Amino acid sequence: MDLPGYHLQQDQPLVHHPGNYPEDLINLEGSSTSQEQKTEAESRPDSEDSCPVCGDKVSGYHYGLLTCESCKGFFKRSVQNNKHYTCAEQQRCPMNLSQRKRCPFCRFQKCLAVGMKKEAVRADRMRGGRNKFGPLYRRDRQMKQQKVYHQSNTDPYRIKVETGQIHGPQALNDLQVVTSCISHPSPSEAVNQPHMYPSCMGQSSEPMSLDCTVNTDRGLTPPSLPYPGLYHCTFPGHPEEKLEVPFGYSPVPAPTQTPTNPLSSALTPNFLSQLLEGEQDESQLNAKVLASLQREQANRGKHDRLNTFSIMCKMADQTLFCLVEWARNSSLFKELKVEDQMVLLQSCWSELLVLDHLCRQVTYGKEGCIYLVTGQQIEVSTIISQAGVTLSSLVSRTQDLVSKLKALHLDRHEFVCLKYLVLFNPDVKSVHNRRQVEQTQERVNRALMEYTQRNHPGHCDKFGQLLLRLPEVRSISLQIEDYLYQRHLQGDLPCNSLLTEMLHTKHS
DNA sequence: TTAGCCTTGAGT
DNA sequence: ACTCAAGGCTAA
Repeated sequence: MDLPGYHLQQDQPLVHHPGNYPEDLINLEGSSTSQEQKTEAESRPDSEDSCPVCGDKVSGYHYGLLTCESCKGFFKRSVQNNKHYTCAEQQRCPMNLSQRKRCPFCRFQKCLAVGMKKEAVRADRMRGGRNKFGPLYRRDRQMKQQKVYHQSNTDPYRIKVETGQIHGPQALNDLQVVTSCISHPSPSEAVNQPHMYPSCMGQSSEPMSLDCTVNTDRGLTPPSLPYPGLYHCTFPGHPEEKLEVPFGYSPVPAPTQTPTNPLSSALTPNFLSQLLEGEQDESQLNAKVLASLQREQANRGKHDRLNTFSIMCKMADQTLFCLVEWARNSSLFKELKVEDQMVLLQSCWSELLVLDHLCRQVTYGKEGCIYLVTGQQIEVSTIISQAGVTLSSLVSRTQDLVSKLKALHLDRHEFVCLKYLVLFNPDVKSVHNRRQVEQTQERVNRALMEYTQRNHPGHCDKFGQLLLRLPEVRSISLQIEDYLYQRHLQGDLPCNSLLTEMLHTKHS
């Protein structure tokens, strides 16, 4: 079974086994049988009907958006009585049905983060009637209806995916599936759950395409990397293999790669295809990251398993590693002095991560789900209901951006151009050869403009619309850096990672 | 304090 | 007359 397909081709619901997961992120039982889970899953309201604050059943529009009755009441009381709560923890308490009462501070922050509006609470306490948000609710309803209509009419395959997979038992516990999927299966589990462990995963025979030699202590250290600071960290890989296949030079085309438009190929075909050449094949990336995480879990003791947040960090870390490799292998980037390469990467790494994530969602992500770099999916509502305030707002902002990019029909050519535009940023301080960076950026910019004009003549300003998304990418990436740095200071980030290295460089 | 249910009343 | 988001009430 090929990895990216293994999620999409399931006719049978996936069965998960209780994995190792932290109480603070996932508050779901792991001991129920698959039959019990099926019943729970079927009775569970889908993401459209769950409160964005706590995940409870939505009772209608309240103060700006669809929420449950209890969060409506809580928000009303808080605003009416001008409550000022304090958090006894780190202001990132999990927010779900069972824990929403624990921390009113975080609950109220979450209410605001998801978009509940204080101004919808009436100062005069007048009952009944309608307020100025009426049209907003109507628009929102229309949009939701259109979405349903569009999905059921244009994408029958999606229905199959949703009924067979997303709304199956997996929907009960997406994050748990992610963690348990990564946990090394016992032989009996592997036999009982063939869908969870595709034959291509977790096998040492799977060739890894990494330009690295193996460190004996559970990691890889790239031997010939030019930036000692940047590459000092280890990349988890095969413990006892020597891997010499470089990746990035001869990529296999991605399964959903857009066919080259003959119109565009007349214009800047060589340049754009040259840029596209360095793109990593998604299914290879999925397999590589998942296998690596499984190895990492397997190498750990039973009580030393990575928690969900650490797993996410590891995913980001490996993606980042691949992005750095991507840049290093790019012929345009190679033209720069090593010093300039370093400062550019140190400046834009988080933006590249965000762009990479966005492209993955636009290309593979299903409505309401986040497609991970491992090829696994998580329902957005699950994350929102279980994450703290900052993380929830980050997810929301990012999903909004995904929607905008989907509406623009961002394709791989345009995506790779955006990556180059972000990478070749002449405004980065301490760039030596600013002119060279500027010229490359202008060249990519021109290529993107010509490409969008050629391929989307009906879309009068796709080029401008794409560029207008970059400030939001930047803003999200800065928020992510801040968030990660805070968690790093609290000791939550796995150590010896490229991620922490990058965070340190920026904060030093 | 919470949260489920009730009452109200402008907009449709 | 009906709808549905406001605020109110009250048992737990």
